[in-house]
Amino acid sequence: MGTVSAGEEAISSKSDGQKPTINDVARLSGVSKKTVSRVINKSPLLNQATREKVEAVIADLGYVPNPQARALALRRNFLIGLIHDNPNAQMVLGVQEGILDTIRKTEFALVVRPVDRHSPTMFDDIRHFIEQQRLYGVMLLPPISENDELARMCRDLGCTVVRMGSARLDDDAHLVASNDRQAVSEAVAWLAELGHRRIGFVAGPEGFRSARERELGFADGMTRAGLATEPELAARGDYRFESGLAAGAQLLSVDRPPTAIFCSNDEMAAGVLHAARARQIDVPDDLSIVGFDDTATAAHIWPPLTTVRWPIAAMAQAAASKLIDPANAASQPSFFLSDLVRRASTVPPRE
Amino acid sequence: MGTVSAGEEAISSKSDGQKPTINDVARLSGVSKKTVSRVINKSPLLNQATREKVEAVIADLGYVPNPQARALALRRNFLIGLIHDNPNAQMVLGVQEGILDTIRKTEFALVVRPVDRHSPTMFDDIRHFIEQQRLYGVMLLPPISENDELARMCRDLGCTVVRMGSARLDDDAHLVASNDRQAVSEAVAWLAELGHRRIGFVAGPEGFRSARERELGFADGMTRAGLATEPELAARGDYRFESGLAAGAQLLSVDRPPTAIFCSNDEMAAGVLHAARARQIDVPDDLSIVGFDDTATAAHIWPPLTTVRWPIAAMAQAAASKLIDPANAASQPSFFLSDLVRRASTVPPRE
DNA sequence: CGAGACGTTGACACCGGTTTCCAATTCGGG
DNA sequence: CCCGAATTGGAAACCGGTGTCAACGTCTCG
Repeated sequence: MGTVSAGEEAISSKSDGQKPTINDVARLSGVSKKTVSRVINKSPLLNQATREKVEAVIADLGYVPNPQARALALRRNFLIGLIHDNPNAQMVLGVQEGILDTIRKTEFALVVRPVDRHSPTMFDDIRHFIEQQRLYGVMLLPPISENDELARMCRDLGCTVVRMGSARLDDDAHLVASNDRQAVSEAVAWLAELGHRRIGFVAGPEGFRSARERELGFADGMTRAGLATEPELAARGDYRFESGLAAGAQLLSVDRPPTAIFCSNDEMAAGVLHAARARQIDVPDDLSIVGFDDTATAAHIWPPLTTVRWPIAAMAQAAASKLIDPANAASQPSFFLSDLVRRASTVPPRE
Repeated sequence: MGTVSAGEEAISSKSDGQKPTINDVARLSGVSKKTVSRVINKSPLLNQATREKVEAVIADLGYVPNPQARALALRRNFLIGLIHDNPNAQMVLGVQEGILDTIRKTEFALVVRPVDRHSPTMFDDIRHFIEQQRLYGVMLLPPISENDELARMCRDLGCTVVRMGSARLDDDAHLVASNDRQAVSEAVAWLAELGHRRIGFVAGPEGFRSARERELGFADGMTRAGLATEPELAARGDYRFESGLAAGAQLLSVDRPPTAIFCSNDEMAAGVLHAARARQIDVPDDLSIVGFDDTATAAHIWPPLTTVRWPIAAMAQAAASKLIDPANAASQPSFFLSDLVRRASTVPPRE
């Protein structure tokens, strides 16, 4: 600033191709770095005139604080990780969008990490991911969100962790959950209301909390409707299409086949649908089918599938809020209700 | 640390809850920061014994260099952004996994940003995203990858840009593309080979490069098969299920309806399938249908859809390579061939 | 009118790496 | 045995922000 070449000079930007730094802003507005820092951080103890002067220079220069430098100085960063091993692309993307909605106006960024649940190195991979990127927090999606050991490891690494699941996996501040049990129970109630008495059930894989919850919900629903659950009307799948095909074949080959089948997810429901078709069993007239998740498939197969839709976006937004603002985490809702989407795959039983 | 517990002390890790830094490594291994830095960066001019000693301490401490500090000092960072506005969740997730495959062993991380193509603030959003995070590079997915102005803006912001598309959108170093035109042409050839003569076409939305390429490919295929394209056998959709429903209704209500329909994506193919079903037209016996993309829907609807599958993972991997290693970008493949997945939705026409 | 309180601002060290520059050491050759 | 080149290690500056703490001017009060 020793040069005396009138106002022009002082205002002109650096024009050396580099991004402007806090020093440039300080120099051009005639204040110290610290003051600029105060402006950026909206410090309350700051003269209004000074603030405006600095803000003008910032706008003029198009200055944006360097997040890496900030992260270094603050000894914390603004990266949150999304870790998932999920077969349901739509859900994962829905979650990504929900998180983005919440962090858009903040300085946080979302970094993603698909993992392989069956890989022996999964824990090491995740550890390395968190340590290398110095993640501020991570969000765990089902099914790996059900892994307590994993959640503990992430916390030991200094991350705040929020888990998404279908049951109470953690305390309210670190959890968002859909109430699958209740949702399934309501879906069964709907089938009973239509007049179905023999209702089949395709369970999800053992060891999955969501599968367990849906099983419990099915039992609840049957009990509440005054119906007995018969072992021959229950099959187990692994959430994949092919397993639905097998389960459908199994359930439809018993002496008195069910008039309706609840499937623990849409993919398996599609499989059951194919199995029925292969046996010349008409859906929905001879067999009603209900799925779970409301994937794109559910809406696009024929007949469109009655299914349970859970509020992914709202859950993801709440989860992100808990992640970036742990102080108010507990005040965000933790439990979310799912809707039964009634489509053409469920009708009253024949006769 | 004032305690006098002999040699133990010098070797024991800090145990004050903080992550070890390069200074800790230097102190414990009795060398300077610079030497540790050389070890980390695999500098060749370094005594082997020294290197091993330092590496032992690093392993012992579980030291991981702070990427923010590195980014600051190197004046570049290791974040690559994935920007997309894509209706196809599976594709986006496939791309994410492909990118991850490539960067897993590097220090790069992937940060995602779904955007809204129709938002008036999209450009500003993206600019802000890139500037705020100081992205090293970005990958653009279709359809926004087709926006030259956007690509230019990203480059002006100092990012390397790689675009994924269905045609030559950019030079080889900044592009990965599937050859949709050829793939569609081959799909049409397959229909002709089955004996179809009246083949309908459902185009994608105007203004989409992929839609245009698929149109051209359809024309190519028809010409090559010696078939005339008739205006009444062509309809236009917007890549969504509902538009496929409408297009199907339109194409199937002409005097001499087609015996096969090529749809520019799977969602619209599902729509056409529903339209046929609503008209009691049997698929595949009365109508063969071909889709494009090989989404989950394609495999799970009835009948399973013959469709074009493009190598998303390979493309994403190549794109990521180009992004993180611009020097060798041109040596990575830019064009990828798609496969025709033949399923039950295509059979010879009824006589 | 001087002192203390207050609101505002700046100097300086620091975060954890890399780089520059230079000194120390090792080594080979004359 | 000495000298110069080659190799290695270290001190200090720097990247772009933030925290601490002291100094500054102004205002109020005794």
